[in-house]
Amino acid sequence: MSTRVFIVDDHYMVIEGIRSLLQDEKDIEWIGHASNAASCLAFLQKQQPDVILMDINLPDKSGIDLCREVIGKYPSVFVIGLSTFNQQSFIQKMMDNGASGYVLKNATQSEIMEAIHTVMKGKTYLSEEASQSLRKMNESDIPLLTRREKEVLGLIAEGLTNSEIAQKLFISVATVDTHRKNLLAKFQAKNIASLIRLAMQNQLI
Amino acid sequence: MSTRVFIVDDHYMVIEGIRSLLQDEKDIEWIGHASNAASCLAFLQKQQPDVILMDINLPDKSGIDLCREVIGKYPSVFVIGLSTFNQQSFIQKMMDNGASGYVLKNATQSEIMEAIHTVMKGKTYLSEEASQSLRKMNESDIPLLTRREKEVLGLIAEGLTNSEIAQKLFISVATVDTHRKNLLAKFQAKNIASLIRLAMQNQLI
DNA sequence: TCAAAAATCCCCGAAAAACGGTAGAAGCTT
DNA sequence: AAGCTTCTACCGTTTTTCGGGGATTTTTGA
Repeated sequence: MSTRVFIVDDHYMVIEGIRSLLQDEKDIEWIGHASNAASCLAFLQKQQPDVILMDINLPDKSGIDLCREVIGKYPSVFVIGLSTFNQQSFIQKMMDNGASGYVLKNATQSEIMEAIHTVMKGKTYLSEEASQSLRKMNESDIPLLTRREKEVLGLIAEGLTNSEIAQKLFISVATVDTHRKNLLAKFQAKNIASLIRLAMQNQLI
Repeated sequence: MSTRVFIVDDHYMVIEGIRSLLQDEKDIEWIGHASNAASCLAFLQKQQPDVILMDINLPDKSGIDLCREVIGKYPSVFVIGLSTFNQQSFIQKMMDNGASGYVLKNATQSEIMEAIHTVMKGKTYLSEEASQSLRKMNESDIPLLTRREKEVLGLIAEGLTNSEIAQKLFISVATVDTHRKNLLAKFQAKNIASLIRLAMQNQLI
């Protein structure tokens, strides 16, 4: 029995590229594509594929959210994340939300086929680069911030000084300074510049 | 006579997608593709296409630089920029460096064909979204940074202080400070925190 | 070749951040 | 009630940044 594949990607060229790569595979049945989250969900109401290749960057909704929604509604569907970005946090979030695999857009035909076959067996497929990235990540985990720390972090990123933040939050400058120190410690950052960079790389801002 | 087309893109799926889109066009001759700047230049030494579809994000060199280089060596070649990003500065730089057109990766087959035909007539083709973006650009401009400024910005983002950067680059602390001030001014940032945020939001780090 | 742009260097003082502590109060969990 | 986390607050010292300047050399582009 052939595997029914569906694709969600907002780039026409990528859809066309995958279609072209898969069209000669006799155990793959291309059942359709969508260029945004809404039309993907509409399609799924009528029929469900075995595997969805899903871009992380969609115009109306992040692929990460769409992934959770689709798997919640149709638990038998396997989702493979698709992205040009090789960023830890994206991969991690995608997998956290139930994706079965992750491939980059520079994948070759055989990589895509391997990914589809692997997830159809119920296993997880991560492309070489993606899994390297994921491994690196666990070592330096994303810090868990408290509500207040996130708030302060956001205001720092906007360029406010300690005293401005203190005024805005109706707390003492000393308190803001403490939060700042804790943020630096949690991120193991030497100063605000690297703190902001790390926080943004981990999508915390 | 048919138009000879060459493609440079590091994503296999995109190459495959364009190939698939163009294969039925009888006035288009696909003469090859490259996945990085080096092999593109190597190819061009042997033969030159009429049109190059060129990705902005290449592994070894920015498409912007490659564009200038290619047009410098082979002035008769028309370059069409290709990108997922709809960002003003990229489009602007690409056109500044001699590109004849710019299309986004979500372009349809007819858009690509129109782009190729337009630039072959010696005219400029900008995809709808790209030209809108170019118009909007003046409002929220991305600062143009010099080589040294980019270098300093990167080191600041890594958490180095002025004196550390000075040591690393074998220049005076005062010079680093000047670069830092110029960066703040160009981004209209109040301090380093907002500078880093803005720079990262604009993909400059 | 000549002007513009970029890169280099310096001074000053005020402001802010970084370092390294300590510590009480509130709130939640067990 | 004990223990934990979070939020709050303070102090003194050192380092770094920020905001004004001004100025020279090197590189680049037209």
